[in-house]
Amino acid sequence: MKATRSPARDRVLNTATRLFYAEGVHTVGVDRIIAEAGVAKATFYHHYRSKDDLVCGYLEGQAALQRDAVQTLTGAPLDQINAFFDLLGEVGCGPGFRGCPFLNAAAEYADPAHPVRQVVDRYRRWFREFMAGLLREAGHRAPEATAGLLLILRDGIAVGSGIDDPVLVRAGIGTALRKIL
Amino acid sequence: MKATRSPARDRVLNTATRLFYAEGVHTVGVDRIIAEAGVAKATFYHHYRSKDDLVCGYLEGQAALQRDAVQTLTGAPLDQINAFFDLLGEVGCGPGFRGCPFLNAAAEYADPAHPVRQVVDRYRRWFREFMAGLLREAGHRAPEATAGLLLILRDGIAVGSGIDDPVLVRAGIGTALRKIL
DNA sequence: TCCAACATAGACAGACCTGTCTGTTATTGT
DNA sequence: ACAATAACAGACAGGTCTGTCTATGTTGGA
Repeated sequence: MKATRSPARDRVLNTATRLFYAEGVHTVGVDRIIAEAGVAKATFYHHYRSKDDLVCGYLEGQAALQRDAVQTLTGAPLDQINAFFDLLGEVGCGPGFRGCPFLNAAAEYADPAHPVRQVVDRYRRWFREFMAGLLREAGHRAPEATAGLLLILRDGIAVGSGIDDPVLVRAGIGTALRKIL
Repeated sequence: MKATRSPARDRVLNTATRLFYAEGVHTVGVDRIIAEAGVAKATFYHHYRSKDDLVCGYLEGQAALQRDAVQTLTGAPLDQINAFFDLLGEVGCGPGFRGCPFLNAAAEYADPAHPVRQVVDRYRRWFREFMAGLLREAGHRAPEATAGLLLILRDGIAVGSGIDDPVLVRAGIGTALRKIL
C-alpha cells in the first residue's frame, strides 16, 4: 500500500478499468484481473486493500480522465457546454461504449453509503458545479437549476447511447441542448 | 413450467421482484429468494428454467405494471405525457426508489444479445412508441424525434432520482418537459 | 554487501453460487 | 380409487468468489 505508482499496479488498474467497464464490476473477479494483468495475487493485495478498493480506484481514474478532458475545452462558457455534449455524443457512438461507468457502478452498489457510491456522488457533484459555474459565467438566469437539467440530459444520453442506437441519441443532443439553454 | 400461476410461483416472483430491485440482480442469490419466499428449491426450478429466466420474468412484470399504469391516464395526449412525468417524479421521491429496474438490469448484463437485455429493449421500444403515438395524436411536428428526447428525459429523471436528491430532480421536471414539448 | 521493498507462483480456507437429484407429502381431476 | 401435478425438505456436485498465506526470486539504494 506504499507505492502509488508501479508497473504492476498500473497493469492491474488498466486491466480492471477495461474489464469493469466492458463487463461490469460484479461479473469480473479478482482472479481474472490478476491473470490478464500478469500479476501475482499477493501483489494485487499489496497494492489494493480489497476488490472494492480497486473499484473505487477505477472510478477515481475515470473521474480524473473527465476532469482532464474538460480542461481542454476553450472558448465562451456556452461554447464549452456545447463542446462537452458534442464530445459525449461522439464518445457514445464509439466502439465499446457501454454507458457511464459511474451509473453502471451505482446500479451494482445499492447501498448509498458504500465507498463506491461516494466516489460516484463526488463525480456528480463536480459535474453539476462545473456546469453551474459555466452557466453563471455566461450570465444565465438560473445556473443551478439548469445545471440540474444538464445532468439529467447527460445521464439520459449516456444511458441511451449504451443501450439504444447511439446514432439516434446523438442526433437529438443538439436540439435538446438548445431547448434547455 | 406448466402452470403460469400458483401461490408458490407468485411468492417466488414477488420476492424476487422486491430483492432484485432493492439490492440488484447479481447480489441476490437463488437460495435467498427461495428462503424468503418459503419455497423449496425443486419448486423454484419447476417454475423457472434458470435464474436468468426469473430475471426476465421480473422485468416482464415491471413492464406489465407500467403498461397498466399508463392505461389509467386520460385526457388530451399532451396532458397524458405531463401526467406520466408527474407520476415519475412522484414515484422517484417515494421510499425505496432505486432507479429504473430496466436500466439497473441492463447495467448488470453487458451482452446486448442476452435475453434480459431483449426484455429491456422491448420495454424501451414500447415506451418510445407510446410517446410518439401521443405526440402524433397531438399533432406534434416531430413526434419520433421528440419521443427520443422524452426517453432521454425519462432515463435522466429515473437515474438522477435514484442517486441524487430526488426532490431536486423532481423540481426540474416541469421545466424540462415544457422546453422539450 | 546487505537489507528492504517489490514481485512471482500457487496452495488454501471458507463462503457462496447455480443447478440437480432423491424422496416424501398433499391436492386435485377423472 | 388412482394417476398426475405441485409442493415440500434438504443433500449434493462442481464451480467461483474474495482474501490469506507460504515460500521464493529480483532489484535498487545505503
